[in-house]
Order: sequence, then structure tokens, then C-alpha cells
Amino acid sequence: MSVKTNSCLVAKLGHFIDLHETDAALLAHFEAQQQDYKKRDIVRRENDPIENLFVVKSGWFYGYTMLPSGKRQVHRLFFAGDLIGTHEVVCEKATYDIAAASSGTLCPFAKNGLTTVFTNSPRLTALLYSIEALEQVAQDDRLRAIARMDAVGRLAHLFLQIFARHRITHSDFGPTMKLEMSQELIGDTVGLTGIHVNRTLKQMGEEGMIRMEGSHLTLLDKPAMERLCSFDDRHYKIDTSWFPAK
Amino acid sequence: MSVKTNSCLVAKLGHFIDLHETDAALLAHFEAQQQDYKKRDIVRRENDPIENLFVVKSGWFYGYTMLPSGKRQVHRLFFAGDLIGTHEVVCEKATYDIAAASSGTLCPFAKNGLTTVFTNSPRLTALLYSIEALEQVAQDDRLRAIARMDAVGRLAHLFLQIFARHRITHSDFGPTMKLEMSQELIGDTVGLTGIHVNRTLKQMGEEGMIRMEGSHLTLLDKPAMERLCSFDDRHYKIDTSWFPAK
DNA sequence: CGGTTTTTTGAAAGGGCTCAAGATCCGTGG
DNA sequence: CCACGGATCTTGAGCCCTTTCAAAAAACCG
Repeated sequence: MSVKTNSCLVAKLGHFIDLHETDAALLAHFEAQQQDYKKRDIVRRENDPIENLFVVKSGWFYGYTMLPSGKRQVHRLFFAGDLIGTHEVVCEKATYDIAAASSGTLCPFAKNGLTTVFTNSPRLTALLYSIEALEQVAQDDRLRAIARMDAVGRLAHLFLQIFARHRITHSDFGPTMKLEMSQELIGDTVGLTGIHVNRTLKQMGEEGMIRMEGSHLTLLDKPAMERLCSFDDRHYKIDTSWFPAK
Repeated sequence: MSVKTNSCLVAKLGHFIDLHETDAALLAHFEAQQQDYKKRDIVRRENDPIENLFVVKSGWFYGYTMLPSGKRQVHRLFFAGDLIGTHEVVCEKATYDIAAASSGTLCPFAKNGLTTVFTNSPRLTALLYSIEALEQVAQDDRLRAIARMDAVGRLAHLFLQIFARHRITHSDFGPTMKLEMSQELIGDTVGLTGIHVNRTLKQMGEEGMIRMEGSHLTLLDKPAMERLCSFDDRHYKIDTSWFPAK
């Protein structure tokens, strides 16, 4: 039933509902152009006028802001198939910087590309709305981990979330992946110092929870990690029962 | 141009766009029923099947989860005019408990009430989508404060956000309001102990930033507070330029 | 290879937490 | 209108997790 594609976006959205040909065609517009980035490139700056959104075609990207104190906070991570900026359509200026965590490719498309979807496909609109909602549920979980858990819990939660998100587009995902993040970046994501991330990672290794080999992370005891941070995979399945038929 | 109403929801949404008669009629369905709660009442529990969403007619409500450690995290605060549960439509079960912070009234409506909007009004759909997006931007700000700021910064940010949200429906809002939250609840919202909230509040008072008289909070030096936590009011204005015409 | 980025480790300081206990406030019932 | 009991606020003292500051080792990249 599903549409054949080499588009990460269609692959991701198709995971949730069967996309009609017309829907796939609408989405294809989003990936008409593309732009390559290398690690550490800045895609756009906070306060830049929001002219377009992006589809991530490949690579890891992240959104972050700097605080007056010099601290940095990573707000979001973006992987292949993700849409960047969907929640910023309400703003006239970007709310955070975006940078490339690895080399990769983005597909920019005009902000009002969404208008076309909203007027032509209630069903696809409902899906975009749901992706947005899902993002919020996941951010809630993150807030909980960051506000209320210690370093081990925060890292466990981050890793589980990253794996869960990858499993949407790669259902056969194993227990190992290459983390395209320095320990400093990890720290800025969960509200810890890079230094403390280092010590905590070491501790988690000694406890047999994970193994780090260079930038390759292996989850050795996923059940224990899930228990530790009461992780719940919000990403894999969503309720589409209320969606408009068309 | 705007529709006459005694509905908080219409008042809030009408702040952002001119609502057509038909849109107001659609929204009216959301407030067909209502239910009263008194302080400390539980509205629904985590993992309850999600059968309906709510419009807050009056009072303060909050969504929270408990951690295995016994800690509590408040995920969201809800005020008059807010919609509760819009991001949970993707879930089959509730992601957090909801309780009444003060006495108040909610209007429950069926989850698929949204379907009607999605199929009949692209413009109103875009607005609901935007409210969702706005919520995310605000949650991002919150995450930043909680992950990266000290106690004073976190409280300053929380208070400014609460005031900003109230100003949407009450443009004439002064510098004083009754906080319908115990210090414990405040702490669970920003990731601090109730005890430390107490000490920090005292400190902020001594520094002339705020004044607390019972549960009444006055912002004495809003500019200083905004600087302290680099606060930006995301709530007052949104970009509607890309909205479908109808 | 040489320079930059990242990881690793140590020692000391600090902000917020825990535990404990007394004071106050507030709603409810008599 | 007052008394009672639970909820909330306050304050003290000591502890602990995480941060800071510093510096060396390792890994990475062109």
C-alpha cells in the first residue's frame, strides 16, 4: 500500500499512516532543493527571519541557544527524515541557532509550503499536527529527566530517546550506533558539563549499562536503563483513529 | 470584526486572528458541557484512556507526573482559555495526571471534536496548529531556564511566563497577581525543592525584584527579571501571514 | 605530521538537597 | 464566632552531586 520512495520524509511519515499518491506528491515539493553542510557549519542563526523550513536528508543537526553566562543549551536534535522548524512558523524570527553535528544534507522549503498542505489535505495536516504533538510529548519526557533526574538518568534517557527515534525509520536497528555528538554537546543537551558527562559515561560503563568505543555507543542493558529513567517509547506508535479520512 | 463572546477560548483565539462566525460556532461545541472542580481534585490520571480534551473555563490546573524516587514534575500549567490535552491526541493513554490548583471549571469535549475542525476550517486548523507550536516554543524556553539557570533565574522565568500568558486574555494586566500555587508546586514546576523556593523567594524580595504578600506576587522590577533570564514574550503575537484564507 | 578538537583526571568550591522542627495560615465543623 | 487539624511556610545545619579550574593525554583531520 505504501508509496515507493527514496525520501526520508516520506519514509518517516509513511511509518505512521498510508500515504496516498497525492500526499506523497505534496511532500515531494518539500525536497525539491538541497544543500550540503559539513560538521560545525551553522545553518542559520537565532533571530534570522524565518523564510524556510528544512527536511533533513542525511546527517545529524542540532538547535541551540547561548545564555548570557556563556552556557549553551541544545534544544533539539534532528535526524534524517525530521522536519526542522515546524514549530517556528508562529515566529517571525528564529528562536535558536541550527548547526551541523556531522556532515549532512538539508532540503530547505518555503514556510508557506505548509499552507498548501493545510488547504489540500486534512489527513496530511492531521499527521503534521500529530508529529508536532509527538514532539511535545517527547520534550515533556526530556524536561522531566533534566529537571528531576541525576546525571546517569539524564544520559540514559537521552540515549534511549535517540535510539527510539532512529527506530522509526530503521525498524531493524541494533544496540549500537555512532553518536555524532561530542561529550560537550551531550552535556549541553541534558544540562550537564562535558566533564561530568565524561565521568558519568565512565561510571555507566563500569556498571555494565553501556559500552563506549570511540564515538560508538552500545546499549548493554536497555531494560535496566529504561527502568532507571522510566522511559516510555512515545515515538513508535501514534493514535490515528481520529484522523480525517482524506 | 471580532465575534462577541463570553467564551474564554474564543477570547483567547480571537486575540490572534479574527474569527469568522462559522469558526466561533465550531469552537462553541467544545464548551457544550462543563464540570466544576475544587482545589486538589484530580481531573484524570496518567494512563487513563484519552477520551476527551478540555477547555479551561476558570481556575488554575496543572499536569504532573510522579517519579519512582517520589519526586514530582509539573509539566504544564493551564489557565482560563487554555486547551488541555491538544498534544495528547497522538496517545492512547494520558501522559500525565491533571489536578486543580484552585477551584475552577473545565469543559470536556470529545477527542474527535478536532476532526471536525480539521475537515471544515483550514484557517482554524492553522490556528490550532500554531497554538501547539507556540506552546512548544514556550516549553523550549522553560527547558533552557531549568537546565541552565540557577534558582533565581528559574523563578524569574516562571513568573514572567505566567504573567505573559495572562496578558493574552487580559491586556490590562497589572504587576500583581494571586499565585494559585504553593511553594512546593512552584518547586516541582521548575525543578527545585519547595524549601529552596522559599529561600530564593526571600532573596528575590530582599533584592527588590519581587514582593510576596501571602500568595500575592508583585513584579517590582520586571526589566531586571527579564534581563536575568533573557526572557522573551512568545505569547503575545504570532505570525499568521501563512494562514489559509478560509 | 602539526594543529585543533576531544577526552580524561585531579582537587577544591558551591548551589541546592535532606532532615528536622517550629510557626502560620486556612477551611471546616461545632 | 471560635477551635481544631491539615496544609503551607520558615529557618537551621550538614551533606552531596555537579561545577570550576587546570593540565595532560589522545584522537582526529587535512
